[in-house]
Amino acid sequence: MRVATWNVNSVGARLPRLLGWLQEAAPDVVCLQETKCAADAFPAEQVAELGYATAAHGTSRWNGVALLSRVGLEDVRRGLDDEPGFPDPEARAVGATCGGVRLWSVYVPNGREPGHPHYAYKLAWLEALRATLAAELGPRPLAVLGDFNVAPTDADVWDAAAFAQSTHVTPPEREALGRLRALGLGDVVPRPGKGPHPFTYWDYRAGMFHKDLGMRIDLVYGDGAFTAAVRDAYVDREARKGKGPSDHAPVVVDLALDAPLPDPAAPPA
DNA sequence: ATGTCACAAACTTTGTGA
Repeated sequence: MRVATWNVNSVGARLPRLLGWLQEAAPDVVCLQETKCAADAFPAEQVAELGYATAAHGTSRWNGVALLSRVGLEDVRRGLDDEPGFPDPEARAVGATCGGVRLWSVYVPNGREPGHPHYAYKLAWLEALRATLAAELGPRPLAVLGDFNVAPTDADVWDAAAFAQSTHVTPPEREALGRLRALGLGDVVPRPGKGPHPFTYWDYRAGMFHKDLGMRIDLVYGDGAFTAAVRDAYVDREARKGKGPSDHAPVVVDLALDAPLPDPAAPPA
């Protein structure tokens, strides 16, 4: 099974590229963020022509998430348990069971700057995510994928010194990711598309993509059953190129859910 | 150059958010 996550920065503006990418990459499930699209305005018919069912959660202007699946889409949930708002809850999380795997597509609040009310909202939102996922852990493999707006380590930004006094790298944000890992979730780090860094986001401005001055903020956190099934993970840097791209690249994960897990105690064949 | 986008309101430009 192939699972992907992509912040498309408006599904309306990106629809031709999204449809082309679905055909080219052929994922079984895609987690989308920043769809900027009301649920009833989502281009579900167009993706259905490619075989995907849609679970969308959104409003017209900001935020918005969706799950597209061609391997089933069951037990859909929109929003988190006790989800905080700014001031009202926003469309930042949708979960569903696809092909026997419990998946969440999330768009974590940006935070704007440390000390800003939006930063406190970001931390509260991450705690609500933790609590929601904790209650769902169980026999099914589970993963949460999306734009976390947090770089897990200094190696996940082009220049750690450039981020002094900035969000995305502060200890409280990273500790919030640590509390997700403390649930037993592992960070599925993708292969880079080019160069040494598996960056997933590059600012539109100042030729940042061309200079590979990016960040790894689009993350895949999976439980033990999910991470044990991972056979490959990569950043699709090609999707960031050319005319009219999103500022994020997709992260693609290949799973072998049906294959027997390697037995570490087995002697070499 | 705080350099690019996308969206929507109230217009052909500006505010907001990233």
